[in-house]
Amino acid sequence: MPAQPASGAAPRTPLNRERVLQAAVSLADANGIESLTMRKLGEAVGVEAMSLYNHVANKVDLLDGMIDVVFSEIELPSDDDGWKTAMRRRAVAARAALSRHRWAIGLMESRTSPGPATLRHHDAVIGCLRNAGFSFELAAHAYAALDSYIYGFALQERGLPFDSPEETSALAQAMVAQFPVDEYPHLAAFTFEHVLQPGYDFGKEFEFGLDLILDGLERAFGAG
Amino acid sequence: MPAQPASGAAPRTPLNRERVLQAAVSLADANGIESLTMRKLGEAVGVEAMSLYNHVANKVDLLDGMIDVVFSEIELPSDDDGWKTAMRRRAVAARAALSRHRWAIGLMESRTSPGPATLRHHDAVIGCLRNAGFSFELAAHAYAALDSYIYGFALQERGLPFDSPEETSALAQAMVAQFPVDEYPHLAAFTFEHVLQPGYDFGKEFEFGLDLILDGLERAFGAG
DNA sequence: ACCGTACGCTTACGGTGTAAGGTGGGCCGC
DNA sequence: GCGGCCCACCTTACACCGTAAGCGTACGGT
Repeated sequence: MPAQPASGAAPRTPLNRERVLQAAVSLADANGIESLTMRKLGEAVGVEAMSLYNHVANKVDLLDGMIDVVFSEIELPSDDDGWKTAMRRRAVAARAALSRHRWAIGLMESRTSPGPATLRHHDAVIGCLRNAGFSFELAAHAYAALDSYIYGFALQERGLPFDSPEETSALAQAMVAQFPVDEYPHLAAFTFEHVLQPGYDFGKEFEFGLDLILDGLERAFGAG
Repeated sequence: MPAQPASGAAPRTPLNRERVLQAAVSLADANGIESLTMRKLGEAVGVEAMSLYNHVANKVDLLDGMIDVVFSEIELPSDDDGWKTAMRRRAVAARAALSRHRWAIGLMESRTSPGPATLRHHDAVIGCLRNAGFSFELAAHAYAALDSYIYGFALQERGLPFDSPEETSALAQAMVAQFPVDEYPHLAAFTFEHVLQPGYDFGKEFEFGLDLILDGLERAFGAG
């Protein structure tokens, strides 16, 4: 007695990889990656867990696909503006995507076997730098430096307990109250006199480091 | 019939948290974090899985403890040399530790509730910058930028399929042969003419970006 | 009309973290 | 000397995980 009782004729759109991936991304966004299981994902798309294997090879394939979805959301750099503003915009867009999908950065380990959107992204970035006149070597330096920074920042940002600066501040206060202040004097002073000060927002730090790297690259480009 | 048959009198050292953590680190180093299970860890220290719960609260507590072990291996920055060389040495040491324990960077998500070695580390870094004359704000900028870069680089490095540049190169060749070269021309050119060239080693990129950031910080410090 | 294939289902297995409760030896106060 | 407690260890059990294997049915092509 599967499907329909002869008369009804349901929508009959038979599910595909893309819908599975989108559902997985939504589920991970909402409940965290650790609670994304094949059974719950199946339930979300109205199917038993095992049926998902008609559209993904296994769970790591699913995760690979999800990462590719994230990359597909990052706007590609254009050659029209200079390399510097193109790289800056790409970095900001990448951080935004990784911040929308906090689970993504933790999945970068399975980054072996990149998807098409991921490859297209890398291709566009390298193309932008090369067209601007970067040597292969300097392009490699630049790409490694920028991506390391972006990924690392996303990693630290994800480590923050809560989303808004206010929540984080409240929780930082509770945390700092737990440990012996006199054992970590600099850390305590830093927390009280800077982090817990109104207006502090870790997210704001992103642009400082980004511009540090971009300016350094500009100098290296000019010198080379 | 537990323990000893009356006469023997075994060593009778009853296991403690530290031995559990050390064994967990060794196991993760050897076989990867995903194969570190409570049962295998128990077996490694000669105990049933459930007995481990006398020394760790649960698995995330175990993972927190393992991260603290990693931090404890990173030499603290000293105030004797200038801040720049101190920060440089710390960065190199941190990368080395994260590279020795490739599983660690993927655990930074559970970085809530830092252990004592982690706190001591943060305290020493902030202290070094403050003693050198950094304002709280610039110290925050500097710390965020450096740590983002270090963590992100470790993340990318861990993504590499194998350890030695030669192995990676061989595998990159196999990977690049799989995808349509004409769809990703810049990526293909970059791979063939730079990455697959003899002597290329992604690990070397670390120092370039690191010095970019340190030089930028020095300039910002001088200007402020 | 037929058949192959794609897509869904059910069942089952080994492995996971850990809650609950039992057992025995070492150490304390009497 | 000895009763009792505590604590490290054990066994058992449970819910949940990814997924192998196999089965039925609906649909598109010939």
